[in-house]
Parts: sequence; structure tokens; C-alpha cells
Amino acid sequence: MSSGVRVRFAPSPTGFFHIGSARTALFNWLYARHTGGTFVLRIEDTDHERDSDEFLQVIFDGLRWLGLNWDEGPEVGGSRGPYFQSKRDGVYREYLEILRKNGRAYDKEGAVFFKISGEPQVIHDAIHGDVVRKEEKDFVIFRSNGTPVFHFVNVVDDIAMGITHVIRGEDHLSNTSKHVELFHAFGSLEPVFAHIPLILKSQGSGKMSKRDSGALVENYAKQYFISDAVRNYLCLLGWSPKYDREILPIDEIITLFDICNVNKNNARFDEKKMSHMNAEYVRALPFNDFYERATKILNDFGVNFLTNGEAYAMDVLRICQEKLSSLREVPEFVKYFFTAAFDYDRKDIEKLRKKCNIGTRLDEFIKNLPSVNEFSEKSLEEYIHLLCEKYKTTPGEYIHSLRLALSGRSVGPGLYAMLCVFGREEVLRRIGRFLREV
RNA sequence: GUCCCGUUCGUCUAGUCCGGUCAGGACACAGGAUUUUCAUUCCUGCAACAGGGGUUCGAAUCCCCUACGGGACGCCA
Repeated sequence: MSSGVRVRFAPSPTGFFHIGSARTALFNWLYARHTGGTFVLRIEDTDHERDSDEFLQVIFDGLRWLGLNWDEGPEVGGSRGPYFQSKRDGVYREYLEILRKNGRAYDKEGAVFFKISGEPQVIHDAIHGDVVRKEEKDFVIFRSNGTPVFHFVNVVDDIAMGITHVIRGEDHLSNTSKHVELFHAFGSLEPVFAHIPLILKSQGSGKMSKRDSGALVENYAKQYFISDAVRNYLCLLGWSPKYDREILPIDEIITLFDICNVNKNNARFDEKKMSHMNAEYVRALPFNDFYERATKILNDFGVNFLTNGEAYAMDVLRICQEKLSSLREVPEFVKYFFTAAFDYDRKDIEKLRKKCNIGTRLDEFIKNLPSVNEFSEKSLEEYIHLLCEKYKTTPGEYIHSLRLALSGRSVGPGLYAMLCVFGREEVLRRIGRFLREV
């Protein structure tokens, strides 16, 4: 932590955590970790009317959920605080005095204005190269109610906090000529700028807004997305590892990441690709981790998964993991394992009835079952093939009929594994109920 | 309207700096194989250098113009 690189993420508490902000935080964090620098979190709460503590919590939770820990800032401290702009009034007064002394600030209509130089400014941008832009008119730095505005506090804090690299959304690129003027007016060298491309709506035109589906980080947590998957996907929006692999552990991304190989063009958000990535992460989860997450969701949904003991619950979840594409679907996918009082999907039954005689197949299955000595996947598979020969039919007919009788639905884990997990008695009990009720 | 940034398959992108392999991968989509329905896995297919001018033996790559997309122009951040 001594490279000297200091980056910051400077959100304002608005009540939600936008995916674009999260990506900006992520790129700052990656750059800090890549360089061994310091990642500062600073809260830009100068617009007091809109700010509140709950709003703040959404950002902290979101950052932590994504694993983006900050080295300095709220709740962790640091030597360059306070890290809330609402608590830095003294600093801003001091810096305002500097501008007044060198004639760059003046009062007008109750507000304080910054006097521009009238010269074009060169923005040295690590992603876009040099960008030249000229400010046209003086701008407000203190409102008539006495509070400082964004351009001013942003620059003052970047100076006071020793920020070396400003990594932020490209929507700020045009503002940056204001900021460069301010840095110079304070007699400071400007930091390296890196304006990262914006995330566009998946449909329609314009950048992603909070109302677009998939725009809020907090919703991914609520929908039980794997945070590593979300973070991995976000890394790929505007950056790439340059070789044909997309699913990467974060340590590898940290090693490969650099701001100079961030793309210039905006990226369109793709929920399907994010979901695909989440699915890959779900299936790749070590079983213990998967079990812990899955049982938490079952608890959240009020599914008692311990009706048959923990070993049984583990067996159930073990055979289901590879079939799932999200954690969100766990309760629906497994709940019939834990209660005999599940519903049958009538549509699926009707559909299968058109293809085969369910009752007959179940009868045949029960009648010959005593010949199966042990309930193992291998012997059960052999048994089904034996039945097929005897009654001149296909495994599918038994498999589909049995699945419906045992679970009430047409999708689920592999049938033989399922039979083993239930055990002979429960299998017979469930088939019995099915034959009575359907 | 003014200024700024950008433009490779439908989408994310590799290749562009240092011109020269059928423009590579992933998602999506469509077929097929395995399996046990769905899913998974595997295979195959579909599909792009925005357009026009240069420079060059040769341009996705360098230059110019046009078009299109995005952003900024607040006493919001």
C-alpha cells in the first residue's frame, strides 16, 4: 500500500446504487489493487435536501456486497478525513480564500462565481488521450445559500486528499475543463484523468437510468445473484482480459487490469449475459458454499429443509446444484423433497398422458420393484431397462411418469439420483398417493 | 443549438498503437448429438470492420469528410 496511487469513489447518497456507479467504483478499486495504491471512499453530500442516512447505507451495502473494500473513508477512517463533504465546510472556506486572494472568485447575486481564464484547457486523459476544451463562462462555486457546489468541492477534495488518478464516467469529460481550471487556480497539478465509457440501456437509446431493469445493484443481492458473477460481468463492460476467457477470478483480473486498456466506446447492458455468467458461477460453487447459500434462501422462503435431517437436505441439494441456473429458483426446485403435501402440475400430467399410459407404467414399476435389492443409481437404471424389455417400451415413459408421481412436476434433478435420495418406502408412498389422487 | 467523446457480428468484445493469417472468442438465436422431459455438456450453423474519399503493392488498422450513436452545456452530482 505504498505505490502512491490514490483513487477515490465519490458517490452522492441518492437512495439507490446504480450499476454504472458500481462499475466506476469497481474500476477505481481494481486500479488501486493493481497498483498497490489506496482506494478512498468519499461521500458527496453537499445537496443536503436530498441526502439521508438510509440512502448512505445502500451504497455501503452495495460496495461490500461486491467486495469493494475501501482503505479510507466512512466507517474505516483515514488521515485525510472527514470523508463526508457535509463535514468539510472549513476546508472549503480556506480554499475559497485562496481564490479570492488571487482574484479568481467574486460575488454576484448572492452567490460566489469562479472567474474562468478564457484559455482552452488540455485534459490529459489516460483513456482518450489529450482532449482540448474551452470554458465559455464563469460558473457558480458557492450557492447563495452558502453551500459549495460539486465542481468546487470535487476539486478541493481531490487536492486535499491527494488524489492522483480520477477515474469516473465519461459524462464528466465535458466538466473536466472546469476542473482543470480550478486545479490551476489553486496552483495544483491536476491528477491523471480516466473517463470510462458509459453503460447504455439494453433497449432503446440513452444511458442506463435507475428505472431500467437491471440498473440497481441492491436488486441483484435481493435476487440472490452471486456477487462474484455480477462483479465479473461488470469488469467485462468496457474492459477485457485480451484473451478468449471471460470468467476470471478477481485476483487474475486485478493483475491484468489497467486503466489504459479500458475501451473508449460505450457498452450496452445485457441482462442475459449477466444471468448466464451467474449460472456458471452457481454450478461452479463448491458444494459447502452452495449448501450454505441454498439453505439461507430456503429459510427466507419458509421452507423447512430439516424435516428429514441435515444429511438428507445435503443429498437433495447435491443432486440439484448442477441443474440450477440461479439461486433464486432453489425453493421451487427442491421444496417437494421436504413435504409430502406438494401439488401436482395438471398441465404436465395432461401433456404426458397424450404420450403414454402413466398409471400402467407406475403399476409395472411397483409390481417388479421387489426384484431390486439395493437402491443405487446403477441398479435402478438397469431395472428400468429391464422393464422396457419386458413391456416393450422406452425408459422415457417410466422416467417421466415417475418424476411426475414423485415431484408433481416435469423438471428436476436426474431421476435415478432422485429415487435414491427418496428411498424405497417414500417412492412407494408417493406413487401410491399419485395413483389415488390422479 | 454549441462543444466534447465514440463507431468491428443483434449484444459484450479480440485484432488498431507497430498496415499483410478464411476478422477470433463469448452471450443470444437456429440446427444436431448424448442423456431422462427441461436443464447441463458437446458439435455445427447464423452473423460484423457505418458510408465515401484518399495514402499504399496491400487498410478493420494511417489521414480527411459525411452519417449515425452517446455525453455535457444547473445556485444537481
